[in-house]
Amino acid sequence: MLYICHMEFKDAKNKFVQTWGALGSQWGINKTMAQIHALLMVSHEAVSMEDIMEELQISRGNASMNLRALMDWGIVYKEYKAGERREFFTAEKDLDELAVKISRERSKREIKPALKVLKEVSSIKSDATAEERHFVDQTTKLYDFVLQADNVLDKITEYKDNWLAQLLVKFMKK
Amino acid sequence: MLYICHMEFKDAKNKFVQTWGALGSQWGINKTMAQIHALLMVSHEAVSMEDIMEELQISRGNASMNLRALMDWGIVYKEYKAGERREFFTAEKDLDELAVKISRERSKREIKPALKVLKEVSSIKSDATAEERHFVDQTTKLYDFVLQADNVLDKITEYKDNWLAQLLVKFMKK
DNA sequence: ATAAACTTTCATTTATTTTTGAAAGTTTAA
DNA sequence: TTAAACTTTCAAAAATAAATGAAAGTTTAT
Repeated sequence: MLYICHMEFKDAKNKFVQTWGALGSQWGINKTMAQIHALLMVSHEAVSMEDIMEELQISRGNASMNLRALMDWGIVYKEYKAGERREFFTAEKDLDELAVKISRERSKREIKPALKVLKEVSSIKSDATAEERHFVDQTTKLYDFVLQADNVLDKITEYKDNWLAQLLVKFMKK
Repeated sequence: MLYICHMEFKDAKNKFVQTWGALGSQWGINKTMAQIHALLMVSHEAVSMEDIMEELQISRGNASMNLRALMDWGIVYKEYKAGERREFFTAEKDLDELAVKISRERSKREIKPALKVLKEVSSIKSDATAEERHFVDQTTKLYDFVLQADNVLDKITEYKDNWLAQLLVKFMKK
Protein backbone atom coordinates (compact mmCIF):
# COMPACT_ATOMS: atom_id res chain seq x y z
CA MET A 1 0.00 0.00 0.00
CA LEU A 2 2.65 2.45 1.01
CA TYR A 3 4.68 1.19 -1.91
CA ILE A 4 1.90 1.93 -4.38
CA CYS A 5 1.47 5.45 -2.97
CA HIS A 6 5.16 6.07 -3.30
CA MET A 7 5.11 4.97 -6.90
CA GLU A 8 2.19 7.24 -7.69
CA PHE A 9 4.01 10.20 -6.26
CA LYS A 10 7.16 9.43 -8.16
CA ASP A 11 5.16 9.09 -11.37
CA ALA A 12 3.34 12.34 -10.78
CA LYS A 13 6.58 14.15 -10.06
CA ASN A 14 8.18 12.71 -13.15
CA LYS A 15 5.23 13.61 -15.34
CA PHE A 16 5.29 17.15 -14.03
CA VAL A 17 9.02 17.54 -14.68
CA GLN A 18 8.71 16.14 -18.21
CA THR A 19 5.73 18.35 -19.04
CA TRP A 20 7.38 21.47 -17.70
CA GLY A 21 10.46 20.64 -19.75
CA ALA A 22 8.43 20.23 -22.93
CA LEU A 23 6.58 23.49 -22.28
CA GLY A 24 9.86 25.26 -21.72
CA SER A 25 11.32 24.16 -25.02
CA GLN A 26 8.21 25.36 -26.84
CA TRP A 27 8.80 28.77 -25.30
CA GLY A 28 12.47 28.99 -26.16
CA ILE A 29 13.87 27.80 -22.84
CA ASN A 30 15.99 24.72 -23.05
CA LYS A 31 14.48 21.48 -21.88
CA THR A 32 16.97 20.68 -19.14
CA MET A 33 16.81 24.18 -17.71
CA ALA A 34 13.03 23.93 -17.46
CA GLN A 35 13.24 20.42 -16.00
CA ILE A 36 15.72 21.41 -13.32
CA HIS A 37 13.53 24.32 -12.44
CA ALA A 38 10.47 22.09 -12.26
CA LEU A 39 12.29 19.63 -10.05
CA LEU A 40 13.39 22.33 -7.63
CA MET A 41 9.95 23.94 -7.60
CA VAL A 42 8.32 20.84 -6.19
CA SER A 43 11.15 19.78 -3.89
CA HIS A 44 10.45 20.63 -0.30
CA GLU A 45 14.12 21.00 0.47
CA ALA A 46 17.28 22.06 -1.32
CA VAL A 47 18.70 19.50 -3.77
CA SER A 48 22.35 18.73 -4.51
CA MET A 49 23.79 18.68 -8.01
CA GLU A 50 24.41 14.97 -7.62
CA ASP A 51 20.71 14.34 -6.96
CA ILE A 52 19.63 16.53 -9.87
CA MET A 53 21.93 14.57 -12.19
CA GLU A 54 20.54 11.33 -10.83
CA GLU A 55 16.86 12.27 -11.04
CA LEU A 56 17.03 13.79 -14.52
CA GLN A 57 19.69 11.42 -15.85
CA ILE A 58 21.90 14.21 -17.11
CA SER A 59 25.62 14.84 -17.11
CA ARG A 60 27.53 16.91 -14.60
CA GLY A 61 28.35 19.58 -17.17
CA ASN A 62 24.77 19.92 -18.28
CA ALA A 63 23.56 20.25 -14.70
CA SER A 64 26.23 22.80 -13.86
CA MET A 65 25.60 25.01 -16.87
CA ASN A 66 21.85 25.06 -16.53
CA LEU A 67 21.99 25.72 -12.80
CA ARG A 68 24.25 28.65 -13.57
CA ALA A 69 21.73 29.91 -16.16
CA LEU A 70 18.85 29.57 -13.70
CA MET A 71 20.82 31.51 -11.09
CA ASP A 72 21.59 34.19 -13.69
CA TRP A 73 17.86 34.48 -14.26
CA GLY A 74 17.49 34.92 -10.51
CA ILE A 75 15.00 32.10 -10.10
CA VAL A 76 17.25 29.52 -8.46
CA TYR A 77 19.44 30.02 -5.42
CA LYS A 78 22.48 28.30 -3.97
CA GLU A 79 22.24 27.12 -0.42
CA TYR A 80 24.89 25.91 1.95
CA LYS A 81 24.29 23.38 4.66
CA ALA A 82 26.29 23.34 7.87
CA GLY A 83 28.93 20.64 7.79
CA GLU A 84 28.30 19.89 4.12
CA ARG A 85 30.93 20.69 1.57
CA ARG A 86 28.75 20.51 -1.52
CA GLU A 87 26.19 23.04 -2.67
CA PHE A 88 22.43 22.70 -2.66
CA PHE A 89 19.89 24.44 -4.84
CA THR A 90 16.39 25.80 -4.32
CA ALA A 91 13.94 27.49 -6.68
CA GLU A 92 12.04 30.69 -6.21
CA LYS A 93 8.67 29.34 -5.19
CA ASP A 94 6.62 32.51 -5.09
CA LEU A 95 4.92 32.44 -8.46
CA ASP A 96 4.33 36.19 -8.76
CA GLU A 97 7.99 36.76 -8.04
CA LEU A 98 8.91 34.07 -10.54
CA ALA A 99 6.79 35.63 -13.28
CA VAL A 100 8.26 39.06 -12.68
CA LYS A 101 11.81 37.78 -12.76
CA ILE A 102 11.30 35.80 -15.95
CA SER A 103 9.66 38.74 -17.63
CA ARG A 104 12.41 41.12 -16.52
CA GLU A 105 15.08 38.82 -17.82
CA ARG A 106 13.45 38.27 -21.19
CA SER A 107 12.81 41.97 -21.46
CA LYS A 108 16.44 42.76 -20.81
CA ARG A 109 17.85 40.12 -23.14
CA GLU A 110 15.39 40.11 -26.00
CA ILE A 111 12.74 42.81 -25.96
CA LYS A 112 14.92 45.82 -25.17
CA PRO A 113 17.32 45.10 -28.06
CA ALA A 114 14.35 44.56 -30.37
CA LEU A 115 12.85 47.87 -29.29
CA LYS A 116 16.08 49.60 -30.10
CA VAL A 117 15.98 48.21 -33.63
CA LEU A 118 12.30 49.08 -34.02
CA LYS A 119 12.95 52.66 -33.04
CA GLU A 120 15.86 52.82 -35.42
CA VAL A 121 14.07 51.42 -38.46
CA SER A 122 10.93 53.44 -37.83
CA SER A 123 12.98 56.63 -37.90
CA ILE A 124 14.06 56.54 -41.54
CA LYS A 125 13.13 59.94 -42.89
CA SER A 126 11.23 59.13 -46.02
CA ASP A 127 7.63 59.68 -46.97
CA ALA A 128 8.39 59.41 -50.64
CA THR A 129 6.27 56.40 -51.57
CA ALA A 130 3.15 54.81 -50.09
CA GLU A 131 5.29 51.75 -49.43
CA GLU A 132 7.71 53.71 -47.30
CA ARG A 133 4.98 55.56 -45.46
CA HIS A 134 3.31 52.29 -44.61
CA PHE A 135 6.55 50.86 -43.33
CA VAL A 136 7.24 53.80 -41.03
CA ASP A 137 3.65 53.83 -39.82
CA GLN A 138 3.57 50.11 -39.09
CA THR A 139 6.93 49.91 -37.33
CA THR A 140 6.07 52.96 -35.24
CA LYS A 141 2.85 51.31 -34.09
CA LEU A 142 4.77 48.15 -33.35
CA TYR A 143 7.29 50.06 -31.29
CA ASP A 144 4.54 51.62 -29.19
CA PHE A 145 2.80 48.31 -28.79
CA VAL A 146 5.86 46.34 -27.75
CA LEU A 147 6.96 49.12 -25.38
CA GLN A 148 3.59 49.03 -23.71
CA ALA A 149 3.42 45.25 -23.55
CA ASP A 150 6.99 44.98 -22.33
CA ASN A 151 6.65 45.88 -18.71
CA VAL A 152 3.09 44.83 -18.23
CA LEU A 153 3.95 42.35 -15.49
CA ASP A 154 5.99 44.90 -13.60
CA LYS A 155 3.13 47.32 -13.84
CA ILE A 156 0.66 44.72 -12.63
CA THR A 157 2.85 43.95 -9.63
CA GLU A 158 3.41 47.61 -8.94
CA TYR A 159 -0.31 48.22 -8.72
CA LYS A 160 -1.23 45.02 -6.94
CA ASP A 161 -1.51 46.89 -3.66
CA ASN A 162 -3.59 49.55 -5.30
CA TRP A 163 -7.31 49.32 -4.49
CA LEU A 164 -8.45 50.18 -7.99
CA ALA A 165 -6.27 47.55 -9.55
CA GLN A 166 -7.37 45.00 -6.98
CA LEU A 167 -10.96 45.70 -7.86
CA LEU A 168 -10.20 45.22 -11.52
CA VAL A 169 -8.27 42.03 -10.88
CA LYS A 170 -11.24 40.59 -9.00
CA PHE A 171 -13.47 41.79 -11.80
CA MET A 172 -11.33 40.06 -14.41
CA LYS A 173 -11.16 36.79 -12.52
CA LYS A 174 -14.89 36.16 -13.07
CA MET B 1 19.40 61.14 -54.05
CA LEU B 2 16.30 59.10 -54.71
CA TYR B 3 18.56 56.11 -55.03
CA ILE B 4 20.06 56.67 -51.58
CA CYS B 5 16.59 56.98 -50.02
CA HIS B 6 15.52 53.75 -51.65
CA MET B 7 18.56 52.00 -50.26
CA GLU B 8 17.89 53.25 -46.78
CA PHE B 9 14.36 51.94 -46.89
CA LYS B 10 15.45 48.54 -48.14
CA ASP B 11 18.06 48.33 -45.39
CA ALA B 12 15.57 49.32 -42.74
CA LYS B 13 13.06 46.77 -43.99
CA ASN B 14 15.71 44.08 -44.06
CA LYS B 15 16.91 44.90 -40.58
CA PHE B 16 13.37 44.75 -39.27
CA VAL B 17 12.70 41.38 -40.90
CA GLN B 18 15.94 39.90 -39.55
CA THR B 19 15.34 41.22 -36.04
CA TRP B 20 11.79 39.96 -35.95
CA GLY B 21 13.01 36.58 -37.12
CA ALA B 22 15.64 36.40 -34.37
CA LEU B 23 13.10 37.43 -31.75
CA GLY B 24 10.71 34.78 -32.98
CA SER B 25 13.21 31.99 -32.67
CA GLN B 26 14.03 33.03 -29.11
CA TRP B 27 10.34 32.66 -28.33
CA GLY B 28 9.91 29.25 -29.91
CA ILE B 29 8.56 30.41 -33.25
CA ASN B 30 10.64 29.38 -36.18
CA LYS B 31 12.77 32.00 -37.82
CA THR B 32 11.29 31.82 -41.29
CA MET B 33 7.75 31.96 -39.96
CA ALA B 34 8.57 35.11 -38.01
CA GLN B 35 10.38 36.62 -40.98
CA ILE B 36 7.53 36.00 -43.39
CA HIS B 37 5.18 37.52 -40.87
CA ALA B 38 7.42 40.54 -40.45
CA LEU B 39 7.66 41.01 -44.19
CA LEU B 40 3.90 40.90 -44.64
CA MET B 41 3.33 43.19 -41.67
CA VAL B 42 5.23 46.03 -43.28
CA SER B 43 4.12 45.42 -46.86
CA HIS B 44 1.44 47.83 -47.94
CA GLU B 45 -0.04 45.34 -50.36
CA ALA B 46 -0.41 41.57 -50.62
CA VAL B 47 2.73 39.66 -51.59
CA SER B 48 3.05 36.58 -53.79
CA MET B 49 4.87 33.45 -52.70
CA GLU B 50 7.43 34.07 -55.42
CA ASP B 51 8.26 37.49 -53.97
CA ILE B 52 8.50 36.12 -50.44
CA MET B 53 10.95 33.46 -51.62
CA GLU B 54 12.93 36.11 -53.45
CA GLU B 55 13.06 38.62 -50.59
CA LEU B 56 13.91 36.10 -47.87
CA GLN B 57 16.02 33.83 -50.07
CA ILE B 58 14.17 30.69 -49.07
CA SER B 59 12.93 27.64 -50.92
CA ARG B 60 9.44 27.12 -52.25
CA GLY B 61 8.72 24.34 -49.76
CA ASN B 62 9.81 26.43 -46.82
CA ALA B 63 7.67 29.36 -47.92
CA SER B 64 4.67 27.16 -48.51
CA MET B 65 4.86 25.36 -45.16
CA ASN B 66 5.37 28.47 -43.10
CA LEU B 67 2.61 30.38 -44.88
CA ARG B 68 0.32 27.47 -44.12
CA ALA B 69 1.38 27.63 -40.45
CA LEU B 70 0.77 31.38 -40.29
CA MET B 71 -2.67 30.89 -41.80
CA ASP B 72 -3.39 28.14 -39.26
CA TRP B 73 -2.52 30.64 -36.55
CA GLY B 74 -5.03 32.99 -38.17
CA ILE B 75 -2.58 35.84 -38.55
CA VAL B 76 -1.98 35.68 -42.31
CA TYR B 77 -4.63 35.61 -45.02
CA LYS B 78 -4.74 34.49 -48.64
CA GLU B 79 -5.90 36.99 -51.16
CA TYR B 80 -6.88 36.59 -54.76
CA LYS B 81 -6.41 39.22 -57.39
CA ALA B 82 -8.67 39.51 -60.42
CA GLY B 83 -7.03 38.09 -63.50
CA GLU B 84 -4.14 36.59 -61.50
CA ARG B 85 -3.76 32.89 -61.16
CA ARG B 86 -1.36 32.89 -58.22
CA GLU B 87 -2.16 33.62 -54.61
CA PHE B 88 -1.17 36.63 -52.58
CA PHE B 89 -0.73 36.92 -48.84
CA THR B 90 -1.36 39.63 -46.25
CA ALA B 91 -0.79 39.75 -42.51
CA GLU B 92 -3.17 40.76 -39.76
CA LYS B 93 -2.03 44.29 -39.14
CA ASP B 94 -4.14 45.22 -36.13
CA LEU B 95 -1.72 44.60 -33.27
CA ASP B 96 -4.34 43.98 -30.59
CA GLU B 97 -5.98 41.42 -32.82
CA LEU B 98 -2.58 39.90 -33.54
CA ALA B 99 -1.72 39.59 -29.86
CA VAL B 100 -5.05 37.97 -29.05
CA LYS B 101 -4.75 35.46 -31.88
CA ILE B 102 -1.22 34.49 -30.95
CA SER B 103 -2.15 34.10 -27.31
CA ARG B 104 -5.24 32.02 -28.18
CA GLU B 105 -3.23 29.73 -30.40
CA ARG B 106 -0.45 29.18 -27.87
CA SER B 107 -3.03 28.63 -25.19
CA LYS B 108 -4.78 25.99 -27.24
CA ARG B 109 -1.63 24.20 -28.32
CA GLU B 110 0.59 24.46 -25.27
CA ILE B 111 -1.01 25.88 -22.16
CA LYS B 112 -4.26 23.91 -22.15
CA PRO B 113 -2.47 20.55 -22.38
CA ALA B 114 -0.04 21.65 -19.66
CA LEU B 115 -2.96 22.66 -17.44
CA LYS B 116 -4.48 19.24 -17.92
CA VAL B 117 -1.28 17.60 -16.70
CA LEU B 118 -0.98 20.02 -13.79
CA LYS B 119 -4.50 19.21 -12.65
CA GLU B 120 -3.78 15.53 -12.98
CA VAL B 121 -0.54 15.50 -11.04
CA SER B 122 -1.84 17.81 -8.33
CA SER B 123 -4.68 15.39 -7.67
CA ILE B 124 -2.69 12.46 -6.36
CA LYS B 125 -4.32 11.58 -3.10
CA SER B 126 -1.46 11.44 -0.70
CA ASP B 127 -0.57 13.54 2.27
CA ALA B 128 1.63 10.88 3.73
CA THR B 129 4.95 12.70 3.78
CA ALA B 130 5.99 16.36 3.89
CA GLU B 131 7.52 15.82 0.48
CA GLU B 132 4.23 14.71 -1.02
CA ARG B 133 2.27 17.44 0.67
CA HIS B 134 4.65 20.05 -0.70
CA PHE B 135 4.32 18.61 -4.17
CA VAL B 136 0.55 18.72 -4.16
CA ASP B 137 0.54 22.20 -2.68
CA GLN B 138 3.01 23.60 -5.19
CA THR B 139 1.43 22.05 -8.29
CA THR B 140 -1.99 23.22 -7.16
CA LYS B 141 -0.74 26.77 -6.83
CA LEU B 142 0.89 26.48 -10.22
CA TYR B 143 -2.34 25.25 -11.74
CA ASP B 144 -4.24 28.24 -10.38
CA PHE B 145 -1.54 30.64 -11.49
CA VAL B 146 -1.25 29.33 -15.02
CA LEU B 147 -5.04 29.19 -15.38
CA GLN B 148 -5.30 32.79 -14.33
CA ALA B 149 -2.41 33.95 -16.50
CA ASP B 150 -3.64 31.95 -19.47
CA ASN B 151 -6.45 34.12 -20.67
CA VAL B 152 -5.13 37.42 -19.47
CA LEU B 153 -4.97 38.91 -22.97
CA ASP B 154 -8.50 37.84 -23.74
CA LYS B 155 -9.61 39.42 -20.53
CA ILE B 156 -7.76 42.62 -21.27
CA THR B 157 -9.37 42.83 -24.69
CA GLU B 158 -12.76 42.01 -23.27
CA TYR B 159 -12.56 44.91 -20.88
CA LYS B 160 -10.89 47.35 -23.23
CA ASP B 161 -14.21 49.10 -23.85
CA ASN B 162 -14.87 49.22 -20.16
CA TRP B 163 -14.32 52.66 -18.64
CA LEU B 164 -12.73 51.38 -15.46
CA ALA B 165 -10.24 49.30 -17.36
CA GLN B 166 -9.47 52.17 -19.69
CA LEU B 167 -8.75 54.34 -16.72
CA LEU B 168 -6.42 51.73 -15.34
CA VAL B 169 -4.69 51.26 -18.66
CA LYS B 170 -4.01 54.99 -18.86
CA PHE B 171 -2.87 54.87 -15.27
CA MET B 172 -0.47 52.04 -16.01
CA LYS B 173 1.00 53.72 -19.07
CA LYS B 174 2.59 56.43 -16.91
C1' DA C 1 51.58 23.13 1.12
C1' DT C 2 48.88 19.20 -0.11
C1' DA C 3 45.20 16.42 -1.14
C1' DA C 4 40.45 15.49 -1.16
C1' DA C 5 35.95 17.04 -2.48
C1' DC C 6 33.72 19.39 -5.13
C1' DT C 7 32.37 22.70 -9.49
C1' DT C 8 33.13 24.76 -14.03
C1' DT C 9 34.60 24.91 -18.71
C1' DC C 10 34.63 23.83 -23.40
C1' DA C 11 35.90 20.98 -27.58
C1' DT C 12 33.56 17.25 -29.31
C1' DT C 13 29.51 14.43 -29.99
C1' DT C 14 24.62 13.82 -30.24
C1' DA C 15 19.91 15.20 -30.84
C1' DT C 16 16.59 18.27 -32.60
C1' DT C 17 14.83 21.44 -35.69
C1' DT C 18 14.66 23.58 -39.98
C1' DT C 19 15.32 23.79 -44.89
C1' DT C 20 15.61 22.05 -49.38
C1' DG C 21 14.01 20.49 -53.80
C1' DA C 22 12.05 17.29 -56.71
C1' DA C 23 7.90 14.68 -57.27
C1' DA C 24 3.03 14.65 -56.65
C1' DG C 25 -1.07 17.28 -56.46
C1' DT C 26 -4.32 20.92 -57.90
C1' DT C 27 -6.63 24.32 -60.58
C1' DT C 28 -7.66 26.86 -64.68
C1' DA C 29 -7.96 27.94 -69.58
C1' DA C 30 -8.44 26.53 -74.09
C1' DT D 1 -8.68 16.20 -72.30
C1' DT D 2 -4.46 18.38 -72.07
C1' DA D 3 -1.04 21.33 -70.75
C1' DA D 4 0.52 25.19 -68.33
C1' DA D 5 0.81 27.55 -64.00
C1' DC D 6 0.78 27.17 -59.86
C1' DT D 7 0.94 24.88 -54.68
C1' DT D 8 1.84 21.18 -51.43
C1' DT D 9 4.24 17.30 -49.54
C1' DC D 10 7.87 14.86 -47.47
C1' DA D 11 12.28 12.21 -47.42
C1' DA D 12 16.79 13.62 -47.18
C1' DA D 13 20.32 17.18 -46.14
C1' DA D 14 21.86 21.04 -43.60
C1' DA D 15 21.89 23.98 -39.81
C1' DT D 16 21.33 24.77 -35.10
C1' DA D 17 21.06 23.82 -30.33
C1' DA D 18 21.98 20.94 -26.45
C1' DA D 19 24.56 17.36 -23.91
C1' DT D 20 28.64 14.89 -22.72
C1' DG D 21 32.74 14.06 -20.09
C1' DA D 22 37.41 14.66 -19.18
C1' DA D 23 40.56 18.18 -17.94
C1' DA D 24 41.11 22.43 -15.50
C1' DG D 25 39.76 25.15 -11.73
C1' DT D 26 38.36 26.10 -6.95
C1' DT D 27 37.73 25.63 -2.13
C1' DT D 28 38.40 23.65 2.35
C1' DA D 29 40.51 20.86 5.94
C1' DT D 30 44.57 19.28 7.85
